[in-house]
Amino acid sequence: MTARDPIDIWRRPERSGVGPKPQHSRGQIAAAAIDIADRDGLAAVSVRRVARDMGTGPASLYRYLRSHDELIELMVDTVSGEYDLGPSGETPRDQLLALARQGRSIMHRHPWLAALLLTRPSMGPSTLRYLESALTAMESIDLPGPSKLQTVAMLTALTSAFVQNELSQPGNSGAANGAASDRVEYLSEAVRSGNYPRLASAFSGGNEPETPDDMFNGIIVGYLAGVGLRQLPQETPGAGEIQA
Amino acid sequence: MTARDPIDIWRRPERSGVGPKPQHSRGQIAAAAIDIADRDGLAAVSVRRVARDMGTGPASLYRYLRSHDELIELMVDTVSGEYDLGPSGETPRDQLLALARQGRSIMHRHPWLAALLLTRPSMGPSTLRYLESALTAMESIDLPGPSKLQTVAMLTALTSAFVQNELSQPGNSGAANGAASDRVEYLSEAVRSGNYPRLASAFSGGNEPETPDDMFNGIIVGYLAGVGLRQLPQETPGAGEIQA
DNA sequence: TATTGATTGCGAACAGTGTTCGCAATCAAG
DNA sequence: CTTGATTGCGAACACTGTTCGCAATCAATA
Repeated sequence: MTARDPIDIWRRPERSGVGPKPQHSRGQIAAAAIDIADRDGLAAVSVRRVARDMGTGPASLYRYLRSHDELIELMVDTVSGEYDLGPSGETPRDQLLALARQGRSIMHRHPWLAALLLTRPSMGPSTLRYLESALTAMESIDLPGPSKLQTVAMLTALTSAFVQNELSQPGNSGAANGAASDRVEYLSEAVRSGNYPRLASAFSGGNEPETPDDMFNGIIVGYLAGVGLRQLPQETPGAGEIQA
Repeated sequence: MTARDPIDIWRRPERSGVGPKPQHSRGQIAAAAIDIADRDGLAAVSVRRVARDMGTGPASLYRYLRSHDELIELMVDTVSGEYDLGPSGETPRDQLLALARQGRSIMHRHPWLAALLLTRPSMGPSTLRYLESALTAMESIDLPGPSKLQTVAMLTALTSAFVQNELSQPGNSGAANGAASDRVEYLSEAVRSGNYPRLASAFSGGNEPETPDDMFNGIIVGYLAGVGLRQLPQETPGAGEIQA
């Protein structure tokens, strides 16, 4: 479809000294796009719509961006700047957990974020700062560098996937739902058919369901424990207790 | 953009007895679409392209599908049928690990799959069979039903995210790469800038890198351990050893 | 056997998309 | 004050998903 998708936007200076003063800016464009996405869903973020909301024409935006893809990249990195970095706990585990919780709440604020984080690499300055912060939290951990990077990647993936699940649940009217009710309809048909007995019991088996917050904590803590991160830093893996 | 996205395709019969015999079928359409996606990337799967490859017009496909979204749904469920279900190990852990490994290899075969599984609910018959199979593997585990479901969901999310990472790595020429080289370029600039010291050391720190297969195993096993699944079924969490 | 009525095939058209082109307007440097 | 790079942006191109309308088909009914 589109020619190429360099995403080298972060290597280009926003402004280059000469010529007329720009009337817009990347930040302004990102803000407009984010506003649209928050309100009407990611699919509503077209070049034309963003331009219209800014009171200009579509072609103008291409002085600031090379492609629609870069617009999305800009959006992702901008909201990634909403992390409040800085120490937030004693142990590495607590710090990473706090980071993940912040991530979840950002993704709740911007329901389109989770899907994007899961499907594209995303390497803007804010993302790098976030990464650096997570690595700082793990500084005392004895793990090879690449493994730490993988751990962080999987942590944000887990967080995004969890939020994605939350958002597709019925009850969330967000920008593009209504499919949820269709799914439960088909699901209960399938369950009633008797072809999926364990599925059926898995659905009915739940009494006193955990709160989403508790489920999230449990998942993240469980994962971190699996990687070898217990309550105390440097502890030998396999000796601690799992505490959800 | 599009009107509504019911995805109630699985509740509609493919054929309804009366009228002229259809010249195509959902399966045929799915196969054509999958072929295109495997070859030229998911973005190349347009209604027109699928129709052309099948030797017909775009409007014809709408006798079998209600929307482009349903076409994607069909693709996902079709390749989800590539799982070889059935017992594949002794312990629940081993069975789930085997399932995850199969998933990874399917996603390697169809590089567009991972992103779709991460971003959409996807509830076709093949997906349900897969779910049922995973739940069967966990039958001996003492966990409430909803938690088991969450565990499976996170397992496939982790798998998909891992594969997604693999695919976006440089060296993968797949349908839509080339962005990879731009990213490493910007990344090494950032590292050289000195603003991200731990990031820098995390990248350089690696000697004797693990093979991707080992990393994958480690991640999945780690996660399952975190949920309470060690080598032996029913074992008390927190007492076993982590074995990558 | 003839007729009915639902279903299929599909060309044409509509509204919307990302993107490029070309030209006028602007501004800093020489 | 001229030069040359840069910005603003209307117009157009090649796409996209989707709908409409009508001819062709076939099973069940009269």
